[in-house]
Amino acid sequence: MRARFPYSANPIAFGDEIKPEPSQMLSFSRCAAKSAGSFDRFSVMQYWSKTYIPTLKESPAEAEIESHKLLLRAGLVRKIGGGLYAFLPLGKRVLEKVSQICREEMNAAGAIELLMPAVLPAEQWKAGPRWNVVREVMYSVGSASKSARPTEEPQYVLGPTHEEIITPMIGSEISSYRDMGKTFYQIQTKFRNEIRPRYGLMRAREFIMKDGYSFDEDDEKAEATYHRIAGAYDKFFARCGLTFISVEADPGIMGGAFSHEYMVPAEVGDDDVVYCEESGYSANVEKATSGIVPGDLVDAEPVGDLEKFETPGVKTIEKLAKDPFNIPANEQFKTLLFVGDEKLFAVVVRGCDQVEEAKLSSLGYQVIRPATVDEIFEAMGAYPGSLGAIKGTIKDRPKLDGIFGDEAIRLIGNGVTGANEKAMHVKNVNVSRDLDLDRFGDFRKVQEGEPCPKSGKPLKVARAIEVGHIFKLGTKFSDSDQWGAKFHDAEKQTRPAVMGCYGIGISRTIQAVIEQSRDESGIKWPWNVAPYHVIITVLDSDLEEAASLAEKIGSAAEAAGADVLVDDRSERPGVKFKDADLIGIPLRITIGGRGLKEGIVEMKLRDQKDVRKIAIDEAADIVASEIRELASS
RNA sequence: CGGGGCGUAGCUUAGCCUGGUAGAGCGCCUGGUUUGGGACCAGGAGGUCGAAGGUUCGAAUCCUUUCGCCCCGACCA
Repeated sequence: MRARFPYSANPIAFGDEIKPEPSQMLSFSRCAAKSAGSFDRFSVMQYWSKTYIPTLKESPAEAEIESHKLLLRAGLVRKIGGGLYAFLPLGKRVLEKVSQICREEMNAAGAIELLMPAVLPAEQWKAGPRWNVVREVMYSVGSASKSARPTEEPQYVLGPTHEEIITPMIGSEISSYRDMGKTFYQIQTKFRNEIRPRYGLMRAREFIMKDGYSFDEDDEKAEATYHRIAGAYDKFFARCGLTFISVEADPGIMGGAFSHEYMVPAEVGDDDVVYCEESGYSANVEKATSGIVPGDLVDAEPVGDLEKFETPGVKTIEKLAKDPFNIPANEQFKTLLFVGDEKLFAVVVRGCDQVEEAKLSSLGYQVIRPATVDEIFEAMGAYPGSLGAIKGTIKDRPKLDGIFGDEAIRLIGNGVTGANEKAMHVKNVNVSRDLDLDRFGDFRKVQEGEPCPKSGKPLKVARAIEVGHIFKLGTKFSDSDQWGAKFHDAEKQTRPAVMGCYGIGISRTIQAVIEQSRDESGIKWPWNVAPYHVIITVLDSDLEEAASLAEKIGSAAEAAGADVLVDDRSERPGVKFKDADLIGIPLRITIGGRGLKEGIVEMKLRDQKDVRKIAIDEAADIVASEIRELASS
């Protein structure tokens, strides 16, 4: 006769008694009893035929990178629109697991969970310090009230993050130093109108984020909090099975004293990280420095008078480096113009260097963009390709808010730059004598192979996915009379709270795990975030013996702390094996008629090739002990 | 926002240049044969060819507009 699984889609034969499923009842009560304070179980045994795991043999054309393809093929997510995804049951389970690990580590670090709305009053953002910067990534929401006119400024926005919300809220709650030293966090959907959503969950318009905010009395305590949260992050990403590094980062529009990013090395990452294995130095390329400019560098003496020469048709560093001029790029000055908060300014770097735009924020401008060709001509009297920062040659020097030289141009000493005249360049340009610089700074992008600022050994560069970012904010948000977060200290003084903020891209972390943990056949979930730990593949699903054995082993696996999926479909073996590999369940138990005759079932790790045959009598025990081992390793 | 590409069945796509009743594989449904790594046979359902307008006797195909999606770039002078 046909076997019937507790949850299988097989029809219940006429006359079958319908009663509560004993396994479910048992599991439920056991789960409830066990779950207090510990997270090692997720739910009761699930049957493939009863849940929904729509695997795909081919990947949809929209997916470009492997992790994105696998998200779709393994039936974890489906696309709803550009940068918008639905989590299907299997994906939701991973999401919950990652979220739960995050909760546990945040809680262990003393943080406390709350939940703020996703729809936020625009007023509150306008009052904050970065409305102009952030508004372009924010989605506006119209008011429901009839008087609202859609043409006006947005009344509500969808939260891209919550500093502007939590700071005044906590500020109005907290007034004593006795209430300081709190870290709040939430796990919530965030909305950012990304210029270009990309790669599935990697850069989406709507995504799940854990964001945390700390309020401390002083710098010292704030830094202690920062380090405590950093420790929680280390544990979190390690528990997710990720290989990651934390790097010094550019705080960007968040501002603040310093920040660290948590990076997962991957070819498809958005960021470049610079690191040195010798010294342990690591930084985002936006922030990284190198040791190419010696500390004791003495400014060069002039080698001769300025001398103009004709360079017809030469508009690039490369052309000037070739015949007939043969001026190496590292002896040329490159002059670039930007607009910062509507004011023009210039940056001079070596011809062989690139400006790292993120570093320009140290100049104090909030919004920076490259200048247009017209803006450049108005100020310089010349077009790109002929620009130079030599004193007296700039058409409208007052138009420039400043000219800033990268430190590395001091290595040139005397070099070549544009004459601010068409087809003319100037040589014997001495840095201190001739260039019209307001000051020096670090504006260049570090390149692979340059000496590490700590060890002097060659730096390495790797692509990486940013999965977390922590900031020591200082008082940027709290020190505001209208809506800051201030408190009375023990000396009755009013002081702003010293804040930190801490983000983890939960949904992005999921994709980073897939990107890092996969092979040709599919995903290889690390144990802690696997949607199910064990898949029991029942090959001959109409054998009563196979069905009951699956239930027995499954129950033992659950008792050992595993989440169990039973593949009870009446598919051919090949289909089931391929699907099990694709969805990446760490431990597979195979029960088939052939094995039953021999008196064995098979146990296989997703990660390994070999198959272990185990006697049916011992199967439940052996599977249980294997699970305990996997869970603890 | 600029550039490029693509929209044909749930998925992958052919057909478009050269206009003439819309095809295949996978998936799905029915029946049968199968059954340890994405089976086979037979039958079947499923498409207003992204949308709108135009040219034409006739448009998936040509023209215009528009929407959506994907990729590259967003600055190196």
